[in-house]
Amino acid sequence: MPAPLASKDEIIDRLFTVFRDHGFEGASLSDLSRATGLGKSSLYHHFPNGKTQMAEAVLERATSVIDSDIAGVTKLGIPLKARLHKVVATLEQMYAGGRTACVLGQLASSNASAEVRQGLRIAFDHWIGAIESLALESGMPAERAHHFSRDWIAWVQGSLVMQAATGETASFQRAMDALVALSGE
Amino acid sequence: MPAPLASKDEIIDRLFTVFRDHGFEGASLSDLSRATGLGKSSLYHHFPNGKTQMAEAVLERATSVIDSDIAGVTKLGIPLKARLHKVVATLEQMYAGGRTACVLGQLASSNASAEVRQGLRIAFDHWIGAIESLALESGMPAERAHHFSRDWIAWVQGSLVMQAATGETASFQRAMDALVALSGE
DNA sequence: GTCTATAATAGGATAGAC
DNA sequence: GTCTATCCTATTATAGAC
Repeated sequence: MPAPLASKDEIIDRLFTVFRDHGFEGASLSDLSRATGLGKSSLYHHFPNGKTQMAEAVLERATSVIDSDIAGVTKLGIPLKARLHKVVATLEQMYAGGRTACVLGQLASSNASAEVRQGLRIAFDHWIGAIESLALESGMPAERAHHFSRDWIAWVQGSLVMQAATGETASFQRAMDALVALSGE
Repeated sequence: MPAPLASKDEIIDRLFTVFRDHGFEGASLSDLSRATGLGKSSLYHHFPNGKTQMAEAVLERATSVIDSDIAGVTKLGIPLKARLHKVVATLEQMYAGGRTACVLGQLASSNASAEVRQGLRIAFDHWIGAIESLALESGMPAERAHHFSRDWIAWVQGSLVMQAATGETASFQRAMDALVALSGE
């Protein structure tokens, strides 16, 4: 029984955790209603298209978090190493040290609507772009940076999947170390 | 409407594809019934505990495939390089060149029963063990082989997640190349 | 071992009052 | 903008005939 909420952003933040923890099919309207403290009808007032639209809103929020907390950090006027540490700190918190699923991975693993798939693409593209630009700045050749960004994010995603199965967070931690290592061992 | 089937293994193989493509929550009894060509009651005859037991059976099957087609290859009396190519060929087919989800990843992303989680652990452990022994044989120090096996499987899992979102199979392909590269660039 | 029929429940979604 | 009440469908699961 959560505390009452005020803004739409707060509603979306609560929906976020439900989709992250249960996936699209696993998130029932009852779950979403309970997490937000809103009745089903109230949810439909905010999201007339139902669950699909809620998932879209969650993905838009995820993209904006990526833009501010990851891509945004990329452009700060501080040394590369400091920015890498900031990004890792954000991810460590976002994924609770590797113990929490990623809402992008959860929604990617579902057979959701075309709108949701489009939102997923955009979110991943923004994330990839941010990592790629960090890799380029570290002096990596363009083609390697292209590969690194995608392979590294795959590593992160997979480490979260494996954590869900095995309970191990070590691979997630090594992925974080590998990003920091971009600043030159 | 699939052709009629004979053995229990065939039933499980069809259940396999449904859980792989839709996940645990996304796989309804109607889906499972349609895929097997069996009525719901017939499914309950084979799996009295319902969906959970079906998922367990699928995971046992996945583990046995890992044992024969991956771990088994590890012990063949052919050069390391040939074995690595065989393992990659198996994975390429298993995941349709990176275009198909992994049933382990799909079930890991669900909030399934303790039995399912146990089956997942076992399946991943067998897979990790096989890759780790290949890495050791390639001359990798023990600690690095320990890390490599887990990180590489995370990479594979994550590449499949990202493929579902972006349609890109390149990261999966690079992961396959990285395994072959164990035989020495 | 498979089927038809049916129960019981949960799911997504809507109507209309406040 | 939120609620109660309701609808319809899908879902899991079972009973019992063949």
